Amino acid sequence: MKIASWNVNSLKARLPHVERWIAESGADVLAMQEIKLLDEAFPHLMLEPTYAFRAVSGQKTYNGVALLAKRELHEVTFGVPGYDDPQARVVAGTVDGVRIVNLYVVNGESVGSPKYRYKLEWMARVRDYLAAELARYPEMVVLGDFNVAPDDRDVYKPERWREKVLCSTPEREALQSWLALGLHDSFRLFEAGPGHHSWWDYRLMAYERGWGLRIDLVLVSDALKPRVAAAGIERAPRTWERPSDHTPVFVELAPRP
DNA sequence: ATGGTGGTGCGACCA
Repeated sequence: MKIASWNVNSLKARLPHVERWIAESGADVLAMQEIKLLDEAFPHLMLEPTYAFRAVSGQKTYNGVALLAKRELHEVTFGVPGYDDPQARVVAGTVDGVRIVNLYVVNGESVGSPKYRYKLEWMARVRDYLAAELARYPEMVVLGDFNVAPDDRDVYKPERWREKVLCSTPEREALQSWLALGLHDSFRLFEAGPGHHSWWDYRLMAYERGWGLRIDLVLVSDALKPRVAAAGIERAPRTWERPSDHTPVFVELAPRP
């Protein structure tokens, strides 16, 4: 089962890319972030031929997440129970017995800003949510746009990003508190080196210059780790015309033994 | 270099 995540930066603007990529990628599950449209504007007819099962948490102009699957999505939930967050950032469902939690983590704007404080509060709430989900569903994938580069290997020029938003110590510690629940960064099960990125700023020709960060992650739980057959970043869509600033990332799970 | 580009939607916002 191939499970992918992609911050599409507007599903309306990116629909041609999404259709092209799902045909090429063969993903069984696709988690999207920043769809930036209301539920009623979701292009079900365009995506239904590939993904018969869809869970959408839309929002006008900003945020919005969706979970698409070829096989049945069970136990779909939206948001974090008990956390009244007006922003559409969380959708979860179960496919073939694997819990899949799709997150669009708060960006945070800049260290110390009100949005940064919201980010840290949000990440603390989501830690508790993930702990509760893991207790119910030991086989779990947590994926999405994390808006945190886990460590300096994930940053093209760590000095330039030192203690800046996406790389600051409190954000990294919040992410580590998630990993401490028994989650693993699937990409790092296969690749230990630097120079692997999933997001490049639109400005200053950052992609062409290799100025990227790895902030889109696929975490797998302890119980699922033995089934991880591959993990990676699919860079091609970032080279297409009028791309998202993020490119898809994925994990492949071997069949249950 | 405190800029730069892109999406939404038509003026600021958010990233």
